Amino acid sequence: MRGPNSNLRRDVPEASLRRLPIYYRSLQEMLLSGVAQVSCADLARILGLDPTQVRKDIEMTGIVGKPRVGYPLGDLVRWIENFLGWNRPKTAVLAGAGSLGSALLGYEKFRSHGMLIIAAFDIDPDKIGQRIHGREVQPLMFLPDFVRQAHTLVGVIATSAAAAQSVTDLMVSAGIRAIWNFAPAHIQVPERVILQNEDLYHSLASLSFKLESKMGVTPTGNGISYAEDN
Amino acid sequence: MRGPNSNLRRDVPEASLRRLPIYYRSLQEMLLSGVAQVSCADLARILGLDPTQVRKDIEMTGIVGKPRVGYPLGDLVRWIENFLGWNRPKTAVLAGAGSLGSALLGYEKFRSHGMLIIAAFDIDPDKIGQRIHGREVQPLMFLPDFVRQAHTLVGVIATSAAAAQSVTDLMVSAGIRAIWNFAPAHIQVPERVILQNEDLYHSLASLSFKLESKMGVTPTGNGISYAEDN
DNA sequence: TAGATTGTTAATCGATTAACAATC
DNA sequence: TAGATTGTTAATCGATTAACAATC
Repeated sequence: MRGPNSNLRRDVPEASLRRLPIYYRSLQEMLLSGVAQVSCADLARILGLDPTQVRKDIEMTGIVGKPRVGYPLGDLVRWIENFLGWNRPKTAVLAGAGSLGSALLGYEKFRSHGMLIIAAFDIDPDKIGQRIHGREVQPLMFLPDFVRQAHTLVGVIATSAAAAQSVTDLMVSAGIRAIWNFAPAHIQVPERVILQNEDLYHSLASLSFKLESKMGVTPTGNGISYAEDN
Repeated sequence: MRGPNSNLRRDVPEASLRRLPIYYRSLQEMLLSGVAQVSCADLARILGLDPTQVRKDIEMTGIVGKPRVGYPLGDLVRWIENFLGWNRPKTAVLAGAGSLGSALLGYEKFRSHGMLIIAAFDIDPDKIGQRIHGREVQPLMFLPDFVRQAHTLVGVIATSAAAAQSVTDLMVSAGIRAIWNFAPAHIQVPERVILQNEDLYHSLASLSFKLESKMGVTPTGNGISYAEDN
């Protein structure tokens, strides 16, 4: 599992990072069906993607394959896991125990992908003290001490948009080095902190625009062609 | 609100579509504080983005500004809304009334962004009949008829990964033209159908990789070396 | 050996960034 | 007028796609 890729960790395209989980999932399914070897061409065919792109992405992990054969399936799965860090558990704290936060606390699979949400925080007195999927919601003001004691590096934000920036600041000052932001807000973080936005309105914009383009709605907005309402 | 952009709707970079909501939100906040005019430079400064990029994105909407002045704030907000189609309501159906599905049903703001989830479906007998945020969960088998009757074009998938593809197929055969997929699965849709994936594991991969790169963890996985970055 | 697939290098494509003229 | 900002064109950058040699 050692490889010459320790310094290849730079220059990994965002797009490749986002595609690797797709391969990973598909490969895991194959594992169950007892396949031993897999080629990029196989994967591309199954997923309906470009074979060259699949190969480029997989090369990022540093695994070396055999021409004519491909990669041993189990090895490939482990190389991807290892490359993404999914085999090295990281603790995380959650701020915001609303419906989305609760849903996130219930995602058991995060654990097998190296992400352990070990505590939840909120400011709402009604929520504090509640147990959600085995974790008791604590007052937000306890977050910094908790983070420092647990050496937690990841903060998950599922608060309202209004609270997102101040919660971010609180996390960052407590030593959090990566923010996974689910609040619909553009938050600012220092250079040293990684920010991953999960903003539904970004995709809603994309979806909405593409649908209208495809359905032939003009953006003039004066006349709408479909019944429902306008 | 009319413009020469009716045929400019092609060739809009995905990245621009994802940034416009950021501007939109910031502009709406400005509206509340009574600002009348805004320039791209202003927006860029507030959001910490590149001014040229902001201008390029805003030009996509087709609005024309005044040199030295910028754009009338209210107009700009409306041009963005109109460009994204957020001022033209679209009905949607949801499949999967688990914790995530329920959270989505509770997002009131979708409505003001043109997205109306008017019905929810599930196969779980325990969920069917439940009311979630004012909508009664119906048996999944009722979905096709509902979609046809309501002329619904958007399907939201919040099922398990295992069910995602078959639910997609059901939706597509009923006439759905855009799928907003929250299930962690790579689903296939016909050419004519728009697919917007909201896969948490895509961002988890990116977050995880970047955090480890920054903290100096080698991907060999044998020893973890972070003492507080390198 | 023959041939499919890897690994790598080159070409293309598209988005971002920079430069600059037009304009209020 | 002077100067900031728009609108537009050009240059740069990076990712995707194509081509091809190496290899099992």
